[in-house]
Amino acid sequence: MSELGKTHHPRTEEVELALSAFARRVLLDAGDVVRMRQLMRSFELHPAGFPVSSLGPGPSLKWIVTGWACEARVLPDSRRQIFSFLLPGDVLLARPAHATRPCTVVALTRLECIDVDQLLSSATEGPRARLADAMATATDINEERKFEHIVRLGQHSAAERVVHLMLDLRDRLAEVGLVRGDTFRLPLTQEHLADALGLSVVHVNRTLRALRTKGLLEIRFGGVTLLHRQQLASIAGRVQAPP
Amino acid sequence: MSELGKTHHPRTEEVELALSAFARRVLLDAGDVVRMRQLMRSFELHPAGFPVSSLGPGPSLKWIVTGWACEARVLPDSRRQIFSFLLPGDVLLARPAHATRPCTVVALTRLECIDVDQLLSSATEGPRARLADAMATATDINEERKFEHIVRLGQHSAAERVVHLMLDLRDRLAEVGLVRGDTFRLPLTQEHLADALGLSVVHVNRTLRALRTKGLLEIRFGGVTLLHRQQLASIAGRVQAPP
DNA sequence: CGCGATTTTGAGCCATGTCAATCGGAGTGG
DNA sequence: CCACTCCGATTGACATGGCTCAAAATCGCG
Repeated sequence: MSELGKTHHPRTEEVELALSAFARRVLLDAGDVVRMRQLMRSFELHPAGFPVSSLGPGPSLKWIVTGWACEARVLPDSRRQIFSFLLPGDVLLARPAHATRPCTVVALTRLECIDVDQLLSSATEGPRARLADAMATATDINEERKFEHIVRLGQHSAAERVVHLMLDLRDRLAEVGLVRGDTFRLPLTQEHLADALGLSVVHVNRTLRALRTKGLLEIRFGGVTLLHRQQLASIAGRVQAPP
Repeated sequence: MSELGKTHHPRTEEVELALSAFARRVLLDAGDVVRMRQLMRSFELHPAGFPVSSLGPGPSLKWIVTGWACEARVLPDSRRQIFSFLLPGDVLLARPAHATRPCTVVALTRLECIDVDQLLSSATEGPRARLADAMATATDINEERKFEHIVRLGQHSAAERVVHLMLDLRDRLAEVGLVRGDTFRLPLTQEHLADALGLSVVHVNRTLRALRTKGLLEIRFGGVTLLHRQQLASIAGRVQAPP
């Protein structure tokens, strides 16, 4: 059962980052932003390592303000497949507990999020439609990422998968202002990467070492720095060399 | 551009199979069925090998009466990833041509389908709600299959992937009465299988040969027969022997 | 300082990919 | 009916990426 709280005080800076990214995406005016900031004082807090499930009988959308989560499924033989990582600014679909059908959402870090239904119902008339729209778009993007992920798993080598994922995470974090230079927090163990990318932990490690050796990225202390974005992009297969 | 036709006469038997499967799923009464049969006289015909795109500016749902399709994306280096196979009874999301963003739907055989919007608008009040519900459910199932596919690609060996897919196809075709014994049509080349399962054509071939040699299935003439469903299921699920 | 979790490394094996050639059936033109 | 061609299926030889097992090193933390 997820521990909910309305009182914990989030790190103001991160909330402000999320808010301003949100204001940009949804085109909020100054007044809207003030009201949103008010709304964001009450949020759900989910502890790291626990499933994020909906309280009601049906599924519910949550908008992530702070923290990371993932969608995953554990197979009968205890292997685990991670379907996606969910970052601040993303929307996650929390299903009722016990509904393990498609996948389970699990908090990877302490997770602060806002119930989308509540958000919409307490928003003022003006931004409500744009908010609803943004939430729908976010959900679509989640689906689209599934396609990307299938391509990664089906067509890419280990190095390509790792790099492709890192670039994806970078771009998404950059949109919410969580990238400085090309450095960002990465609260994932190599086992998480392995489970997401369909590789063994050992091979993820070797792959990272190879990239590090080539001076393409640095990973340390739960953080990454991408060193040659251009070159990394070409490894990930995103760019075709002109023929 | 897909060739549309309202005149071609589908094979009555297959249409009746689709209709009765549909009636079962949506709980149509005899009168509904008669009206549906009327509706199904006019359908869109898409030739094999061509993209199935929506005619209007937005995406549109089509209900497949006859034939196979797939969702796929071609990568810049000409590799191809197939995301899903779509069978009679399934619903496909046709996007406007030029919208290659997430994926493209391609007809693998001659494809007869009905536009869902038209279907709903011409249905009588009684079944309309149940129809809409069935279409929404079908769409959800499509999404759920993406998760299954990710698991296949991320966690399964070549043999497991092949068997898992075959069992999936069998179950889905069985629901619309297209399986006799454990034999069904399979209008896929080994290259299609390879592109879907993230394997090389050569290795798909070898994997099939191994399964054939073990007497687990037969593939010939665009058709398959599964011989030991039980045993195949245990291969696909990596059921562990008790230690 | 000791413990559990994670990262790192090495050695060796096996699955899968690549390259290249052959084979078989279906269609096509003569 | 034959020669030709094309596409897909098949096979062999060989290279290699990624896995497994096992152990060491390192880190985070009490």
